[in-house]
Amino acid sequence: MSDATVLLVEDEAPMRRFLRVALEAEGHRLLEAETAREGLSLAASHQPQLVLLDLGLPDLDGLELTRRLREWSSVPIIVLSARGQEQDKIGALDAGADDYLTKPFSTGELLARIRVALRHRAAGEKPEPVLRIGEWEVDFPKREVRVRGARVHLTPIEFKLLALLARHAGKVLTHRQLLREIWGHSAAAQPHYLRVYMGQLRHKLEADPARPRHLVTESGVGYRLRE
Amino acid sequence: MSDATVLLVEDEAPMRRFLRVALEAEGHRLLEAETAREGLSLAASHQPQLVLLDLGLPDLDGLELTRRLREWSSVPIIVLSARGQEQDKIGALDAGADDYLTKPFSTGELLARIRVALRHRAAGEKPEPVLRIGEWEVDFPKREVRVRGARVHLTPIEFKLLALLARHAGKVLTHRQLLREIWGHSAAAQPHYLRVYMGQLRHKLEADPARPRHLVTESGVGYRLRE
DNA sequence: GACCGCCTTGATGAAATCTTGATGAAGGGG
DNA sequence: CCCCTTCATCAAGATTTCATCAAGGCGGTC
Repeated sequence: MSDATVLLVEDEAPMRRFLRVALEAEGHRLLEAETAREGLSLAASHQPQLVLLDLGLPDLDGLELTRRLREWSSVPIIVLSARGQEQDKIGALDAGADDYLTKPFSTGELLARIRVALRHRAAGEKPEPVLRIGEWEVDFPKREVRVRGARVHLTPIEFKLLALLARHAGKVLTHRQLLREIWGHSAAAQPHYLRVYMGQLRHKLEADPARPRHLVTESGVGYRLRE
Repeated sequence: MSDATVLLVEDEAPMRRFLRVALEAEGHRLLEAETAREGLSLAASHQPQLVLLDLGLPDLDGLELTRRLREWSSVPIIVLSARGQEQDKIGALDAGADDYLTKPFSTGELLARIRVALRHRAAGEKPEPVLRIGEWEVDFPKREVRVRGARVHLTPIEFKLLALLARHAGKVLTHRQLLREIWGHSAAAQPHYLRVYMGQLRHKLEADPARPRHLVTESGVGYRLRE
């Protein structure tokens, strides 16, 4: 599912335990640090995909940790804090944090905001409303697909699948990612769905469905839209 | 300072006026839409750098607008809503929103969160981290390898092995380390696996597989990627 | 109530990938 | 110089993953 390494910088043991349970249930690996210095060194050595940072640390200020991290890393940072004043939030966000949650927060919201942060990591694609690949034309706002000028009808799932691949054109999307985006968290272990729909997409779009030029299989990994 | 075009989707005129003042004071240009459909079409035609979205719209659900937008755009979306329930937040964030503020919110916090969102966008435009070694190009985000410009197909294990060596380019990785990372703790005593896959990698990547220039054996220790 | 499009699910054969064993070369130490 | 360890290569099964076809179910519409 997520498969991310999360660095948790938090000095209070009960809070650490609580977060560990929640994060591991979501499928993340956890690194734990009790001090800012330890956190910095763990971030450097393990290159986590996300940092969860409590502001009230014994050695260094949390803001200072944020700034130091930002000097060499763009890893997403989510700040957890008991202080909810406007100035605290603005200070943390401007220091380089990506999000700020005030304790007490709900676990569900934290996990959702973590998903947002991890999503950013994968982003970086060009936002073209109309995408042209070979002889295909995908008009996303209108939800239309044309092949050599001829309109092709796609079902909702087919379009969603094509849109996902197109938005990350060139990149491999894993089965897990595709399944989660289209069918939701639950059905992340059903690659069979994908095979059926990829087959249908190829049949409708590819000139020779048996030897696809753009909707490419990456065996054991996922699928890719090749430009 | 910021100079961003912000699309504001909000049906209530007083709120629109309030936000317009705040945003223009910060230096942003503003596009305004009163309905979701209008918002969608403005987003497609003007390609704003940020979307501020009120959830309570007359025609389409705000969540639906988010999903539609996400099909073809990665523009940051900040949701403003009077509803502060956990499920509302999670739903919006998972639909593709990047942030969620509950009314009433402070102007300062909103502007700080906008700065965060715009920062993300800027960070997303940096070129892909492509590793170049001799005549090889390894694009990890795309999961693609080229030798003298020609695409080379790697199997999952081959790619993982190359990625490991590349992440520690120049350093020797022991058999034990490599085996543990790829096959897990159990099979840490099977250097034979490595020989087979190193052979395949050399065959696919090296000009003269028998005399490897980059995938070097460190006899008795492990392997190393030489730059 | 029958039709229709769409989604789900199962079965089957094909393809890609991984594992494993056999064989011989290279290199160092006694 | 011989022996032993480590390494490289090849190739045949074993296993996993993939493609395709088709039947059945579900929900909407006429």
